Amino acid sequence: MLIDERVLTADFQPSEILHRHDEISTLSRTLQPISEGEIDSSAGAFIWGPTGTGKSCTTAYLLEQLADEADIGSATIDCWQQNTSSAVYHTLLNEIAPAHTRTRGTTAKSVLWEGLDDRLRDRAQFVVVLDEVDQLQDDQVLYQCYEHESITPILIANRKHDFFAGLDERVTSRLRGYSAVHFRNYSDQELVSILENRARAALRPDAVSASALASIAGHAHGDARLAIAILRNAVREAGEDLRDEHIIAAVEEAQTQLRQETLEKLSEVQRILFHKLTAHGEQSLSELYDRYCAHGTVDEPVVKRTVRKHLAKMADYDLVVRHGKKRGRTYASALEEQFQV
DNA sequence: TATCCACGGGAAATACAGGGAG
DNA sequence: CTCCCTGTATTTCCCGTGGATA
Repeated sequence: MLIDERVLTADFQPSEILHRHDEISTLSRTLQPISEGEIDSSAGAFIWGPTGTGKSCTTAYLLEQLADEADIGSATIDCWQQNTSSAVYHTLLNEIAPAHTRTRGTTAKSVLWEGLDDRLRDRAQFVVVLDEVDQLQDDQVLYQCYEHESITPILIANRKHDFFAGLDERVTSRLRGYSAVHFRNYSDQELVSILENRARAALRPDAVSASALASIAGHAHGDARLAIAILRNAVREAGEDLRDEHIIAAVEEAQTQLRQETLEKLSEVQRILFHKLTAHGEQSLSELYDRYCAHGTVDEPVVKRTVRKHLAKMADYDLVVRHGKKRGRTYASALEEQFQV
């Protein structure tokens, strides 16, 4: 019953965006001036909302439209991977001038920025999307982007408050001028229609019943990425006749897949720590540290302070939850809680 | 109250990567 | 190719702070 599996993957870009009408019109209004060639150095957008609510997808859709009607260039950078200013500069340079090669000396941030500045000076406008911007380790690149009159920044984060808390006053005051767009979770009804759309493109007609889609939507808790992953797994599992048990199995599988994706981004030490937290549940730092040191593949354990730094970072990534402060603090895996619903 | 010890900021040290010279 | 230089990223070290416990 499967015709085109590609449609059921995370990086498939649908030709229309459902249930984001208000968000799209707000963002279009923000981008309107630059598409008409105006220079508005205060223009920019801040987008926030949980995973699977269409933030990246909608942004990509808008940029495509913009490129069509006004020949405006853009670059989208995943700050989870490029989480330092210089990494962002390098990626940007590569986007703007694909021939860019690293030469001696250009690793310095200031020189990188000058290079970018040169390339942008003659262009009309350029949109820079910083996805997962809350993962950036320093905010230098934020300054530079909004100071630059040719750059219109679009910042995407999961939570508004946490992101703003990490910035200093100079940045936040500038961001207040941006249009802030909140992407909320989809309702079950909305998820169903999104799934219908994908199913129509990916599957034989009537391959999946309306009640099956409703059931999948119910398991996805407003997360379209999860919903689509469940549908993909269920269809693959089922062969010709999709029944409830296939959906149940697909939910498990989809959750595991998404978790696996997250874990692959972790370093060796972080993976071991995470493993000890899932295997032994909530525990104190000293318990966790002892287990980490005793782990088979660890012959030269890192120092306790380093473990604490890793745990802090993993808490930022929502992989670890910390209860309590100071001495009584305990650590636990966040994904278990999240997925055990 | 005294002691213990985890927290987290920050400086110093170390590990790592890319490019150029030979 | 190897070695060296430069700048970045990560780890270790140091330490002031303060909550928990006896």
